[in-house]
Amino acid sequence: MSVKHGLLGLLAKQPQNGYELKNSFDEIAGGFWDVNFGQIYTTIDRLIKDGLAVSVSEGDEGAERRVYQITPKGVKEFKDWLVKPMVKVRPLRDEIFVKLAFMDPLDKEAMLQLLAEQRQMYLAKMAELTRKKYLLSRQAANRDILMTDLLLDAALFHADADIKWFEHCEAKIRDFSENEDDEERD
Amino acid sequence: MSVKHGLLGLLAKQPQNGYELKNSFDEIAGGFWDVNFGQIYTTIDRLIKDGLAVSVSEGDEGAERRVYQITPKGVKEFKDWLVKPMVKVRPLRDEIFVKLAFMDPLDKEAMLQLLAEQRQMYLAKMAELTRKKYLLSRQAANRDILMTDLLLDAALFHADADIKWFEHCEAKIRDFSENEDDEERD
DNA sequence: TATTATATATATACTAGTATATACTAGACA
DNA sequence: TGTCTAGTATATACTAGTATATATATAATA
Repeated sequence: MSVKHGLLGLLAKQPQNGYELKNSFDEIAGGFWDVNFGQIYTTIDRLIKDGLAVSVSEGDEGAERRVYQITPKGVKEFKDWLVKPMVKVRPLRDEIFVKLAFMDPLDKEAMLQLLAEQRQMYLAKMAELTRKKYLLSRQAANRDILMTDLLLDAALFHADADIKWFEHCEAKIRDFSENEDDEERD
Repeated sequence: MSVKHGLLGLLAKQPQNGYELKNSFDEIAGGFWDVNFGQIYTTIDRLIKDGLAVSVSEGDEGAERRVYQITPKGVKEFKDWLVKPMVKVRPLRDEIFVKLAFMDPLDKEAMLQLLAEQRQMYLAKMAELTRKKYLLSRQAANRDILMTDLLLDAALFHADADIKWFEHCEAKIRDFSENEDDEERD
């Protein structure tokens, strides 16, 4: 989504290699927005192609590594992006929607079981996030921690919304199957 | 995410061309999960490559179109997928996280303004979803409508969680800036 | 009938994200 | 000293999703 600008922002602070960029990103995102190494390198390649960053080789051949630096054009791009208003809401896409949509020829019990499993998974996720939040609360307050804490809250708010939705679905599906037992027999 | 299996599910009902697949998908997703035509065709290409679907040409040359059919292998793949448990929670990624994370050297007012704008956008989204839900409620109940209604609810639950999070962020940022006016002057 | 708008239908080039392979380095410890 | 494990670092092939261009068919309307 904006890994590109995240990397630009990190490079604006200091030149880094791909591995360091991955770790820096993870640190900010609190470990729950997984950027994958492959994505780091392909994104950097695009930054370089677009003249927003340059790479400098370092070390002997054989064991060489590349350090990336932001260019003036990259700094401008980043600053412009920071103040540019966002126009899209985050799309909501989940495998479970497609599964539920196609499951109806199958029995209701399968749907309810799917929802229950999913609910369990999200409950576990919430527990994990809560634990992370607790660990964070034991550190001294500063801006980086405030941000990570807010990101954890975002994940918690959403996990909670998901769980409520799963319960809501279970109730609606039960309701619906009580009222339509005759018309749906194919 | 699972456009692939969505298309397989649609083809399992009846052979269709790319354009029809796009419309069928939109109908199920209630218009808020946008699949783009490009994605339909690239996904179908992969289905064909993997032997899950085949294409049959139809019409005269010049004005020919392709109709896609699911193969027995495709049917098996779809059925297996339907009952396969899901192991991942939906990742939560949003540009606004990255913006907020990098904004802190800038003034608080910019952050608050960003959050307020975002909140307005999501409120508008909720209004739109509510209207869709209302229109849907005037149609006769059946399973397809139940499903679309549930998908709209999912979008509403999430938009609500987002808005609450924006407000939560605004409050925390205000709080924080009151308590740290001396240490943060770079 | 000609013009315009809209729906139908496909394609291509791109960005974003996932999965996995590879190779080297540094420390653990038998 | 050898080897085993974890960490460091990069690369590649793939799936997923976005943006946009193109062309034809059909309906609307001047």
